[in-house]
Amino acid sequence: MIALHWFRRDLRLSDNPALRAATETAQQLVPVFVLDDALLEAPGRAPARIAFLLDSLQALDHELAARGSRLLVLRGDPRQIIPAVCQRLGVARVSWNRDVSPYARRRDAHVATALRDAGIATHIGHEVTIVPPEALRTASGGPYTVFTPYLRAWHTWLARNAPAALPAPELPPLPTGLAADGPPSPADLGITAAAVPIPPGGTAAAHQRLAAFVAPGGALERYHERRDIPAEPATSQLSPYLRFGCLAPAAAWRAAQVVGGAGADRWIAELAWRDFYAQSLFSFPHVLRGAFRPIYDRIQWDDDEARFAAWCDGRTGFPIVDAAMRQLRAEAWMHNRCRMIVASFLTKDLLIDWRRGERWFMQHLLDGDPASNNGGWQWAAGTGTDAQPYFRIFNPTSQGQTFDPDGAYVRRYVPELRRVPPRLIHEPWRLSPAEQRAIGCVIGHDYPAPIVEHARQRLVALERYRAARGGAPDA
DNA sequence: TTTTGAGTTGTTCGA
DNA sequence: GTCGAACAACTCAAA
Repeated sequence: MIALHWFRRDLRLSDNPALRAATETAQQLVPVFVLDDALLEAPGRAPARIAFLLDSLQALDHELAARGSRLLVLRGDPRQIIPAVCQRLGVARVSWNRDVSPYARRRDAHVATALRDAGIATHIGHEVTIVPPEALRTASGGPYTVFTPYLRAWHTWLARNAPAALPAPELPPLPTGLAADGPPSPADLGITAAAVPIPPGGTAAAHQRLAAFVAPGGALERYHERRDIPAEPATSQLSPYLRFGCLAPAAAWRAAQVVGGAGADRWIAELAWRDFYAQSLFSFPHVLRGAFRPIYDRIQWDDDEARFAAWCDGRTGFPIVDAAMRQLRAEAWMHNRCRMIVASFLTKDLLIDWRRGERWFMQHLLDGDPASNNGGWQWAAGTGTDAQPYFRIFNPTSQGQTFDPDGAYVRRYVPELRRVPPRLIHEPWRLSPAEQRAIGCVIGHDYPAPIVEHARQRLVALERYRAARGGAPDA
């Protein structure tokens, strides 16, 4: 019997029950990845993320080769390719781990139907999240839309269903005569060598990072205290690995669980946020098109192009915002605290539709994931599940002063501000003209003046949100 | 069915 | 500088 495992967001051999199921009772196994043209050419694609994916495929191919197999990398539309490959090779059973995005679900339903019509069995796992997306229901039977009760239910479910570690299975060989060349390079796909240095893909790099993170003296210990300070290496840096499944989220959960303590508890809650947003997208697919609460689709945005360009380029005149946007361009990654700050700034200070920021993030983030990215943007815009009260608007100056008190983060990414003294690093426009000249940072010349007045924009934003809800304007 | 308690990450104002 | 209240009344989850 020939089995086929379709790798997508589970680029690993261990902690992969669907892969293990594929290997059982099969004499031959075809490990496949399909480079989907629709995703490679999507408007929300990020060259750095594709390069990371290709590197992870390369690593997976090496792991398979070490076990006498190879990864068959195909290109095109999976809806045609998967059934066609199965027919050609005489595959009897296909396995994969399901995904939650509307695109993935339509694609998979199409493939499943085609396989069933061809008399081919399927085995579908759910290893993209820790807790499956429909496993937790409120007392009234619906999906959770508030995080805290979701988290309680999540912990309860895991206490009864803790996923055990699963080593890599013995791999049956490829069907005789099947040649696999391994994955293409970025250049093969027409992606110019990334200007951005990206971390190595694959499971070995993922497990190295995880081990360093949870080790005694590692960042997990003080994660709860330092995770919000963007200048510090206080986070796990595992998000791209979780994005493509080089690391099983359940394995991350187990590793932190073993350590315990306040840092581990906090980080585990972040893993639960990842599941929460996956189940939100699964249950409410309309959030990719508009607000979770449709009433907020009525917000009147300014969508000023010059302001949007200034935000993208990191020249808004607000140091913490500009540092963060430049970090995104330089590293294809941004600290979580800063993601909230720039999202609040785009929506509440620049009054630009959150979907434009959401897309910009997807075009640049190594870890860009539709569910988490959308959830984060809707949270910041105040339009989502678990919406923060709309009147919570981040003040970019006080956020900078609180979380980057000496300006180390700002100085790292905004070199023109390096000589600004700490007391004014987050409001350099308050330097006297003489001070500006003395340090070679003249506002409006060497560094932009603030493109908006925060206090004023805050009031405008409050009014726009009030109007969307149908409330009466202030007298 | 009704009621009650609570909601990741905030800001501003005035004492 | 620190602290608590107000923001403005909303929605969800569970008893």
